[in-house]
Amino acid sequence: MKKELLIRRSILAWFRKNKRDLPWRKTGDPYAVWLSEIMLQQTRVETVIPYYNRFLKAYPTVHHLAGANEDHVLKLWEGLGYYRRALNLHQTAKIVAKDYEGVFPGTVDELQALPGIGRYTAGAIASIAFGVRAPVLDGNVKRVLSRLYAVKERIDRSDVLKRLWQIAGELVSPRSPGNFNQGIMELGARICLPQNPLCGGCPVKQCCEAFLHHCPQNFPVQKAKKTLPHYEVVAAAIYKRGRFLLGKRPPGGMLGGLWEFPGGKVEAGETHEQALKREIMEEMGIGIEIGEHVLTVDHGYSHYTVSIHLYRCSHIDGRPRALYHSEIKWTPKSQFNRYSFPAANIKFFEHL
DNA sequence: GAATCGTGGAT
DNA sequence: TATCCAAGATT
Repeated sequence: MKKELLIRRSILAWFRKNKRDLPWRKTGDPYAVWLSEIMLQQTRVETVIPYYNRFLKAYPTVHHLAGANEDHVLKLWEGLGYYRRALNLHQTAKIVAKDYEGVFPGTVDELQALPGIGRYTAGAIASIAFGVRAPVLDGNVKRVLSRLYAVKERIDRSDVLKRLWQIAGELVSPRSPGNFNQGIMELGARICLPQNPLCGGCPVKQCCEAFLHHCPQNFPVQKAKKTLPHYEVVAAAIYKRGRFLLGKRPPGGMLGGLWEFPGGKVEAGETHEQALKREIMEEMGIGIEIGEHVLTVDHGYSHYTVSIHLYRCSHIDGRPRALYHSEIKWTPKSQFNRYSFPAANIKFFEHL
C-alpha cells in the first residue's frame, strides 16, 4: 500500500478509538467550530474548554455575538491572551450576520477572507464543519510531518512550509477530512510530543523515517530563539473619592481594548517617580503626587518581560484626558469585574 | 521575512 | 528557576 494511504487510514483508525471527548466535538455548528478554532490558536485545549463553554452560553449564535458589547466580549476573553482574536471574532460575527445572513461560508477562500481566519483556521473550519477536503498545517501537523518525512531543513523556510502544505493536502482523507485533520493534530498533541515522543503508541511509527532512524527528537528543526528583553515599568493607582482612574488601551496594539492602570516604561536614567509623573502627564495630561509603593509584579508577555511597580497616587492638577487611551474612566473597585484587564493588572487588585 | 501579539502549564 | 511552547494571524 502506498505510504500516504497507509498513514491516512492508520491515523483515522487511531483517532476513532482515541479521540478525546471535547465540547466542540459534540456539534457540527460552524459557529461553534469557528469559535473553538479561534480560541485554540496558540492555546492549549485544557485552557480553552471553560472559556469555550462560557462564551457559547453567553452568545449561543453568531447573531448574539454580532450584537454584543465589545467590553462584554473582551470580558469573556479575559485571561486567554492574544486579545486581538476577540476583537476579530466580534468583527467576523458582524460580517457573517450582515453579509452572510448569519450563515457561515463553507469554502476555504471565503473563510480566509474573514478577520482572524488564516490558512490553518480556514482549512480547519472547512474540513470539520463542512466536510471540505482541505488540509491543515498547525504546530502539531508540522511536527508529525517533519518526523514522518525526516525533514532536515528548518521548518520556518517558505519552501519547506510549501512542501508540508503539499503533503498535508495529499494525506487528508477525501471522505473524512475533518476527522483526519483532527486526528493528525491529536496525534501530535498526545503521542508525537515535542520532547520525549511516545513512539511506542504511535499508529504510524512503521512509516516514520525519524522513528526508523531512532531520532524523532531531531525534528522539527526550529530556528534559534532569542532571549526576551526585560523592562522596568511603573503604573499608577490614581485614587480619588472611592474611584481609580483607569484607561482603555487603544485597539490594534498590545492588549488592545483592555482596561489598565496607566503608566509606562522607565527610561534610562529615570527614577520611578520621574517616569511615572512623565507617563501620566503624557497619557492623561494631569499632574500627580506619588504615594506608597503598593507592589511589584513580574510578568512575561509574548515578546518581552516586565517588572511592573505599582504606586498609589493622588490627582493634583489638570482634568484627565484620553491622550493615549481610547477612553478613560474613574471606576470604583466594586466595578472592576465589569471590565477586562491584562493578567498582570489583575494581580494588583487584592492589594488595593 | 521577521516582528508582533498573552498566558499558564510542563519540564 | 528558567525555558519552552500551544489547534496562528497580521503587518
